[in-house]
Amino acid sequence: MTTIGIVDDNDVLRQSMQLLLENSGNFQVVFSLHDVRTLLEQTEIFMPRLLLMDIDMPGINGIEAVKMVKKDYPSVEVVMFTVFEDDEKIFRSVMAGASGYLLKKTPPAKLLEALDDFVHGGAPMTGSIATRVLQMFRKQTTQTAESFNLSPREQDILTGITDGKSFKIIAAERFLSTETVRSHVKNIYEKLHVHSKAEAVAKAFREKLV
Amino acid sequence: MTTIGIVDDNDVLRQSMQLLLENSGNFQVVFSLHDVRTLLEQTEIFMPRLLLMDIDMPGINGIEAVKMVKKDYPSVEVVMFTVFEDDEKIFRSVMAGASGYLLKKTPPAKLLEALDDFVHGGAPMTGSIATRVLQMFRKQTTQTAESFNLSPREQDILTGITDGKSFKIIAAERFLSTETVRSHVKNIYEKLHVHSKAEAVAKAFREKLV
DNA sequence: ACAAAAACCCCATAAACGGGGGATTTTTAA
DNA sequence: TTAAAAATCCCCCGTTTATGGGGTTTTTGT
Repeated sequence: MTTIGIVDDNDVLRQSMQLLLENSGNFQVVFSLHDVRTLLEQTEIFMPRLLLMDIDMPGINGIEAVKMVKKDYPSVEVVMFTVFEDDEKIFRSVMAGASGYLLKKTPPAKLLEALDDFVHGGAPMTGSIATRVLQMFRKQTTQTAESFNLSPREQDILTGITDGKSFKIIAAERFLSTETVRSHVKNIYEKLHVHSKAEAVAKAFREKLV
Repeated sequence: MTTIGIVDDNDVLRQSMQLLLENSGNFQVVFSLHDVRTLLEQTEIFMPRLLLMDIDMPGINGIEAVKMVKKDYPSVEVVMFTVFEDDEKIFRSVMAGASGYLLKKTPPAKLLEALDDFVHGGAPMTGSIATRVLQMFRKQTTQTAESFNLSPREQDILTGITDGKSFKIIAAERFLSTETVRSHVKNIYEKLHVHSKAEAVAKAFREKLV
């Protein structure tokens, strides 16, 4: 009998998940939370073997929650349970210490099977997630020159931004008007799909643009 | 019906694998080789969707073989099928371009299931392999800096900043006043020796704080 | 030759940020 | 037990960004 805690702000889904797990006969749901606020206390008290964690939640998100839990209770295994299927979320979840990643769209039978897999020493994840992990894994070690087709000038200005410089400074260094820099920045933001310097810097690093 | 080629120097095992696959009704074994010598020719002729590849073989080993095949026929998916469970082999297989990794000790039913998984877009691998991949994946990006002694809250808020969130959003997510967040941010800036969000994000990434 | 892309410049407004002061309460560790 | 660190909250003020719009002049590729 594997003890398990569930954290998900979707009450309906959380409860049906609980039923599914309990009726399987292999799991005992020791707590079922709507948000992360009391997670650490509950974990302290019940010490579940496994945590089923949603990602998108009010307050602290699931990825942050994983970090918190793994820091204090490294023996508790966390499996992400989410609708998100994008590399970014998967990557960060794994980095945060998640032991598995399951999609909410997965049929119940497959979910139970995956969690049983976990109990027997495996990492629960669907085939599509495993594929992405492999791809990212490859990308990590090789190089990722994902092209956002930034022009040389834009690339140059982006570097200025990642160096923490203000538009004014960037402009002065290049003998440009700050307005020109602002125009370039607007274009950079569009190409990177971001809306602030901080986001641009983050994206630049994550995509290894700088 | 998925076409598949098998390469394995263990004749008995290779033939029983062939039987297993063909009797499942989902696979058609288009060739079955004892070694890598004629692999490229056979691949050229039959263009199997999938290759089941042993690692330890006389002559060219399985990992080298993967590289060769993927170089000339990148659309052919290769699944390693081996007794080895060590990180080194898994790592090198993935790097060579393998799409999956199955252990010979896996029960036949599970093998078929995993390969069916592959046909439906997943990466065939057992739970234990997935676990190792995750671990290696994590190791790739080993963080080595805790030297700025950010408090947990500060670390948490810094993550919010690297996610491109405004102070207002960060505060709301954590049920805090924006003023509190601003205070924390001031302290973060002091500890990191920076003076803006963009700089903080850059430093966080460069020092692998996030 | 000509269209498209890149690079350049300007204005106005609202929101967000950075830096400067404070303060109290709770937690942690010596 | 007590001092330090962390976490919480507040005000002011000037600067910087973000966003919306509007342009002109080089390059560059076909």
